[in-house]
Amino acid sequence: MPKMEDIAKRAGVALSTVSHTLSGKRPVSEKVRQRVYQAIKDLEYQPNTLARALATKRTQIIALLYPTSTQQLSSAQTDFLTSIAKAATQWGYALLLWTSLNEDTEILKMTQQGFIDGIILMEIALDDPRITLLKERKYPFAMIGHSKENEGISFVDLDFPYAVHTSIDYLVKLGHQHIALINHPSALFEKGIGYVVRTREAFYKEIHHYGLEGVDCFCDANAQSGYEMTKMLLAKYPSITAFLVLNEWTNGGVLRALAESGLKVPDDVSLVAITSSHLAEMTAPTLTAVEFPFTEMGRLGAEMLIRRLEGQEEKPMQILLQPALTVRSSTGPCKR
Amino acid sequence: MPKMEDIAKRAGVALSTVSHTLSGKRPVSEKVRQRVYQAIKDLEYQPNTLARALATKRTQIIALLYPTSTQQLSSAQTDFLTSIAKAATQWGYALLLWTSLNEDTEILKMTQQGFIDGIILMEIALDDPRITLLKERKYPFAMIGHSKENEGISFVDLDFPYAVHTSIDYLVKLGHQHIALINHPSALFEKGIGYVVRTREAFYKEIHHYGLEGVDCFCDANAQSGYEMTKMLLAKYPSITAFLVLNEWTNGGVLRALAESGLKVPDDVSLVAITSSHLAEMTAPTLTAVEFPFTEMGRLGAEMLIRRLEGQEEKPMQILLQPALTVRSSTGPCKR
DNA sequence: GTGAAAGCGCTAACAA
DNA sequence: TTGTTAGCGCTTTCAC
Repeated sequence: MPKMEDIAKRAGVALSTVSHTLSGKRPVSEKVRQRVYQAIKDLEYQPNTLARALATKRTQIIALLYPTSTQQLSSAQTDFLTSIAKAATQWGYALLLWTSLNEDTEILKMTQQGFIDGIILMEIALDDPRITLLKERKYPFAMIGHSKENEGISFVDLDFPYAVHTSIDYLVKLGHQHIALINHPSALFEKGIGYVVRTREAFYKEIHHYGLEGVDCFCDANAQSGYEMTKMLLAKYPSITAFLVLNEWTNGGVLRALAESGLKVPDDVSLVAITSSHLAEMTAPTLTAVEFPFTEMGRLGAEMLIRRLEGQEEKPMQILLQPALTVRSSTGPCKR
Repeated sequence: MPKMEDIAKRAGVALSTVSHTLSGKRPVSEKVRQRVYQAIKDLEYQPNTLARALATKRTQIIALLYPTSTQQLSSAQTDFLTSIAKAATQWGYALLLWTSLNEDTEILKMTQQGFIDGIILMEIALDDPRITLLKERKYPFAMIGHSKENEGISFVDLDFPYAVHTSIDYLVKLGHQHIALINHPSALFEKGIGYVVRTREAFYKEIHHYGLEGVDCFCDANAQSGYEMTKMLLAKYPSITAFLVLNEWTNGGVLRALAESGLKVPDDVSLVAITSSHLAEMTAPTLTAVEFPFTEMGRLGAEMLIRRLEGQEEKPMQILLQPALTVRSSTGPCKR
């Protein structure tokens, strides 16, 4: 494989001239430029990114710290992935996927090995040790999600409390008085993952605000758990007339449990989900849902980080997106 | 950030000794080893992967060439991603996600930039130009999927013809005589993506073999398209009693169209899907499905490549997985 | 068992 | 506008 030296020889110039022709970091005469590019073409030269990275200390690679806690990747996280990767590519960066069991320690290695210019964090806990670690080392990062204390950190997140508010408000207007929240697995709650905790808090806040009755439960990310939890809830609280489902992988199970219990959706029970439109339209009935712009979030997360890396952005950006409620066929007036 | 030289000084040894202590590539006395490790600890030294990579020409990074053709990543591809990333991590490799619009040319750059040890290809076409390119350069790669000509290439794939056979066979035994195949978008068929073409061929082969009637259609990856295609099929071929759905994002739409047409599943119409269990259990009724071990495939793909890179594997491995049919609630005897 | 020194392929400061 | 050269931080050959 040809190297810069080969180009220099063939073009009859110095090594550094080739380098500068390529980078444009200093003026090069038209003649020389031509000869250099000709040589590059002739030899099918490709600069060695590795060597460049060693010299510049920039790899043009960003990493996504990828949650392993979640057994099943939700469709949301998939959309993040795709859009982050695309945004990165557009900015000339590549995306490294990093899965690690004990992220807290591994994250340090990662930052020090010189391979990664910056990090995108997901599944942020209210007290996230990774944030402290990264801040201490002054390592560039951005978050999808946010913690309790976000001073000086760029993040984009969904405004879960707002989503809950919108949903409950809508259900209340339909006349519902007894609402159940189906949340993510308890493990995530115990880890203090932001959206799990915030959604739960917001739920009870709304319940109290409207003077309603409310229950919540945690639920594993599969249809079976959704089914079981719903059956359990219905047995224990027969007066429930509406469900708010945060954990999208349970949707199917919840609907099945309702059907088996002889409850028609939306005639007897209403259901609002927080999910992607794809999943909302997969079920029958289709689900009234708060639809978060996952794609936009991923893109924003990536761009925040990259802007920062490129020195374009000094002050941190903090964005909370407030998605609208899309009414489909799973909600209706409370008839009980 | 400390470098090897600092360790050497602190431990009172030569630079090369530190290197060899770390790599174990030549004997080091116990005393020296101790001193070196102590110094490493004291200084919190982390070897610079970049520098090592430049010297060894190995980065311990593999890349996944990530399909951009597909608008929506299917849950299958998500599972691939997760399991590939995990397997890579376990073997000490990191996974780079590579999205590119014109893969054919970009792929070359990638291989020559020295950043990537090997590539995993997905969404393989029967005549895939990337294969030729990679082979010419003798660049290490493995495939999830397979093309027409796979001589000397490692791959893991689902045995789609087998899956189709199993499904049709089952439907035939239930008495179904008129079956429709809902395939992926036509764009993928035109690109000659293996599973799209093979599934279609296998479908008609089985249809003829059993002397049935069959129709197929292509369908975009969303519920709405599934809905429309199903309506169209029902209008045109009222005698259809069973559907085989390859494109999993359409499931919901297909079911909705059936329900709206007054057809009960499985009493009036049966449905077999090729999908993950998560999606199969999301709908009501739950779907009888051929369930591919996506996770296993991803892992196998990664391991094939890494084994090759580590020099453990000389001859290519070629694996076709034959998944079983899981019967759920969407299939029943044909009553018409 | 250990050390010295020559790369790996590029960037960028310094000189001209 | 161009050339020379000293790094970037590690691996590895060669000599002791």
